Amino acid sequence: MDKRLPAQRSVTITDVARAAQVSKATAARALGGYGTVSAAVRDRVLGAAQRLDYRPNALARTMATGRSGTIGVIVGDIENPFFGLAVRGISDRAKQDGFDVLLANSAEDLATEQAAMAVMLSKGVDGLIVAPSQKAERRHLDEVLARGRPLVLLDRDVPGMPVDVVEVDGRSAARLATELLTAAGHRRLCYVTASLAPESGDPTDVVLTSVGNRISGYLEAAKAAAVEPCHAAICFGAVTTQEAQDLLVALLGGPQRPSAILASDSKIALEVFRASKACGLTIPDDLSLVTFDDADWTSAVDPAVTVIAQPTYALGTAAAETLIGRLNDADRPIRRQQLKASPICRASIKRVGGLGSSAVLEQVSDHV
Amino acid sequence: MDKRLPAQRSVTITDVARAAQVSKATAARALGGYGTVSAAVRDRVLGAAQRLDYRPNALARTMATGRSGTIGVIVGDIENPFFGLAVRGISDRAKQDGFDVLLANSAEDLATEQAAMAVMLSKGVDGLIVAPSQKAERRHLDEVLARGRPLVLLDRDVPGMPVDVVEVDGRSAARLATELLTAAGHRRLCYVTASLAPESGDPTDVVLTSVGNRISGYLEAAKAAAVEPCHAAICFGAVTTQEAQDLLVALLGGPQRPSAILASDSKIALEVFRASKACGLTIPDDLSLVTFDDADWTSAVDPAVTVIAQPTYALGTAAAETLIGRLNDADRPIRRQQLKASPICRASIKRVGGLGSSAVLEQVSDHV
DNA sequence: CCTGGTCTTGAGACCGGTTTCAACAACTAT
DNA sequence: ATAGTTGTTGAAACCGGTCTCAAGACCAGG
Repeated sequence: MDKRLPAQRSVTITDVARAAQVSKATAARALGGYGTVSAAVRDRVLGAAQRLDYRPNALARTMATGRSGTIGVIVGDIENPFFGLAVRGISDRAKQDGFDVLLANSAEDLATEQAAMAVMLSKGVDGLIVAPSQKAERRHLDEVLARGRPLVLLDRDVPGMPVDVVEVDGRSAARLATELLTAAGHRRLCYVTASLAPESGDPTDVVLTSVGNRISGYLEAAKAAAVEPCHAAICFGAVTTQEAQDLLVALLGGPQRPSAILASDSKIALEVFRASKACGLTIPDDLSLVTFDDADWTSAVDPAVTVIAQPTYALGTAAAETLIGRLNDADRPIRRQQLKASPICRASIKRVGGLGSSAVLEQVSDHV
Repeated sequence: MDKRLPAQRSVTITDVARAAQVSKATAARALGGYGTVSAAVRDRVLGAAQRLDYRPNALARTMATGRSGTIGVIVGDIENPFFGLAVRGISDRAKQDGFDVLLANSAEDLATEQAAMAVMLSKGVDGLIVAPSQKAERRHLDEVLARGRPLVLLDRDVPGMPVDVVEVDGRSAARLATELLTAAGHRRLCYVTASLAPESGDPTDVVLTSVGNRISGYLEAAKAAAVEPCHAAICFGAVTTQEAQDLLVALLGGPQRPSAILASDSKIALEVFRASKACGLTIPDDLSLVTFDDADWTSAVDPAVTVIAQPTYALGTAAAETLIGRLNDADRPIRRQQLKASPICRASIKRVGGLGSSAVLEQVSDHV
């Protein structure tokens, strides 16, 4: 015996048609608001629908029309407030145009991302917004396009893909962040990221373009400020909380410890906070800190953290808007949007050394 | 001219059948692994499917079978790490049984919740996991049941509803938290929540049972510790960050300021941190703090915050498991699961007054 | 009164799967 | 040789909508 609840047959358009004594086609026209229906018949159909509490079956509609009114979204980590906020931006904007959102988590894993994508395609999403887990593998993304579904890349680019991209100008953002530090006199810096060290040896060649861009900006600014290359360090591999912690404790406990850290995201900044406490260091007296993302806690802690705020919510709305635009016009030219990040100076950077040029500081404040 | 990309017809089972020179029915049997198919034919069909890169259309399957392999999840705020983690628990558990997850945000708004629910039903979810935005209105929830779709309530109950519930034992949790405070000698407490003050006047009658339970536990424990009723205050309405801030500044700046605060969630605890800084108060010297939810920042800040950790991820997995169980057996008895929260003592509580009974502390440490 | 156009409506195909049912083949038991 | 299984297959209905096409009603113009 099957113990499953028999999903009772709900009211269909055929039921409504019968109740209103018209054909299925006419009922569909009246309810769908297309074609022509006489006022009398329309009222009869609408009345019957109301009376029977008719709810159209979205699946059947999708099967017939090929459009589902659903946008698929795949991000690396829903728990991450960055993506949380971006997803809300997407949802809010999508809702404006009557789209629903189907959300999946790739856990920053390629196979999971591919599987999620397959599921979404098979569920008939009209288009996809994806924050790809890495830039190298693009076959599954190409396939989305091949199936005629538009795709928008969120926060991370896949070089060479002919698709719309909505990202943050991470290079300028990192340059800005670095200048904040060098202008305060710091000459021993370290950029800390969860990304793994690229095999190619080129630090900007990490799997995420967002991180790569930031590293570019960081190195550029360090060079421009004549920071010795060996003192513009990069610390890769702070993947899990524990790994980040171990890594940071080693870094901060070591003999060559940096005087300032650039955290690639707010999760890492939090670990910097934790690690500096563990090492008996005080921020900003012993260690200066800047991070990307204006996470809620950064302004509440002591000292409040100087951050490069990313337009996260706007990133989401822009991505949704771009996708919807392309849904309505497949021929529009491809757009690569780079939103600007903005620094929020708080109290986690300390001026060190004797004479820091204030030129850069002015330049920064100009920018704000 | 329609500028929309013509979603190219993908490979259907009919194409595969034709390529393998069998009927649609046989192809379906071979691909679906049901019925009987001769080995030779099966190989031919599978080969053709492989060659054509056939992907079954989940929508069509759902239409035919009535089951979608999808679980709908509606929470109040995806951005909130609490729900973020719970959703991951749900996703992970659901994936184990081959279910996908459709996620929606109610923004703690009833109308949005109802709309999301309608969308999900019309998209054919097999069942729903919902954190209802309030306990009073249950018509839309009843309707889910009436449509034969199982429903599991997450974190929040709707009294009187005949459904499975997975929640935290908030009453004991709050009792524990309060005891931590009273045992340290605190006699002027304040519970701060985002919920609005109930119209009935009964403080436990807030719209969220989760909060109501906590308040019950708080009042119980305060009474048991002989805290004067007027000093077991409750501060409602810290809805937005700004409102929370204003409210807390008024509370902490006032003449009757409490010596200890119980924050209803980690967002509020963060505002307590911020507000105490604004008021020039030091935690824990001037103000003790306990909060629910072991948010990541609580252990990194200074002082680290004593929290009542909720089994958030487990809440998610339990909810998914419960739903899947009921999907397989509609007749199983209704279960109301109450997971236990556990205190994590850190450094945000200071012992005050002369003689705090240590009996309760022992009791607490027994519990840990 | 006949012709042509517009309005309104119903029959039926279609989307892409699943599933029932009957037909037929091969094989076993009588 | 005949009846009864069992195994394999295809035709067609079905899920619940949309949409094309043709037919009938009705009207105005010639």
